Amino acid sequence: MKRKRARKIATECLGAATQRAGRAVTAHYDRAFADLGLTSTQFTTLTAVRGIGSPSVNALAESVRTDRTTLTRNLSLMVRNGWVKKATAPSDRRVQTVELTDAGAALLDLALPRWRAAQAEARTALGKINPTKFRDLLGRLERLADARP
Amino acid sequence: MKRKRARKIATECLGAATQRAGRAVTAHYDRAFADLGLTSTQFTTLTAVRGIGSPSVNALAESVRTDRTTLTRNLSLMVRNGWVKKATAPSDRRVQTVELTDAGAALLDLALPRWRAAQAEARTALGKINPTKFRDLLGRLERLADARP
DNA sequence: TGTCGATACGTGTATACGCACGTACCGGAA
DNA sequence: TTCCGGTACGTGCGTATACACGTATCGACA
Repeated sequence: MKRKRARKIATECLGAATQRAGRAVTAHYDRAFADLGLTSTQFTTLTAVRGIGSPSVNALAESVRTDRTTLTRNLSLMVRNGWVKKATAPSDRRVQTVELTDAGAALLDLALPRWRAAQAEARTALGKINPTKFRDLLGRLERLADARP
Repeated sequence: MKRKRARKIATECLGAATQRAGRAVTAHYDRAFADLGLTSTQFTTLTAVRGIGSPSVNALAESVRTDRTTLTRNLSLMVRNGWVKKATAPSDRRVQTVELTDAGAALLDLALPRWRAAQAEARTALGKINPTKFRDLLGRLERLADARP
């Protein structure tokens, strides 16, 4: 029966399940940062900028594993908000370095406790599985995009 | 040291990890359907429509667990492509029922083998963990969005 | 029968995402 | 020095996502 099979696919599809979880988790972290005017994507980007320290756009994109052009647009909002600034690298004028502003660093410090709380809730929701193990599973799926035509 | 901690957050954050995996998995399934002019989201929606059978917009949105307004816009593309059509329910003129067209059903049949192949690859990527168990973990995260203010 | 809260849906606006394409710049070879 | 392939980045376009708000309709109650 076709209908039965279709319903089975809906619950079985690893892609759909991962996306649904992704949307829910995004909303969860977004709520944690909402009153700071910060999104989870922006938080991730800020931590990457601070972690690397004035990366190029390409290096930052690779770090957060998004398309370079997506990052460009996300950064433009963050520049507009005064959290980061771009500068042309003196050694190679093709390169734009991304730097955290004081306001960005302050915001990140405000956001960190919220992140810890949201992260703790997510860990609790996962139950007794080791979070590291779970991230390993996600990492396996992530590599589906790598070695492909 | 702040930089060290920031780098730790980037790898540790369950939200970021889930989103990265979601993007990669989406790309994986999208590739499988690409030459049909179909996206993974649209495939999921089509299977839900067939599984339920002429659902209302609200029922369909709940089934695929996206915001109702998001579904409205996604459906408009699928209506434009001739895969589904909307009709006002006779019993309640507020309700729009979503119906699969013949073209939509035919497309879905073409897409099914591609889905099975992509699904098999995803399962392989996961390694030896039980896919049902993995989906259960994703479901736990999904419920983070539920019982909240 | 008219009113009014509740329900079902669409639209305006904004972020997030990525492919295709174009531009500026770099460095080595002719 | 000029040319040319490669590199770093931005923009145009289209899809996906969701909140705030508005509109049409329904059903129950005065």
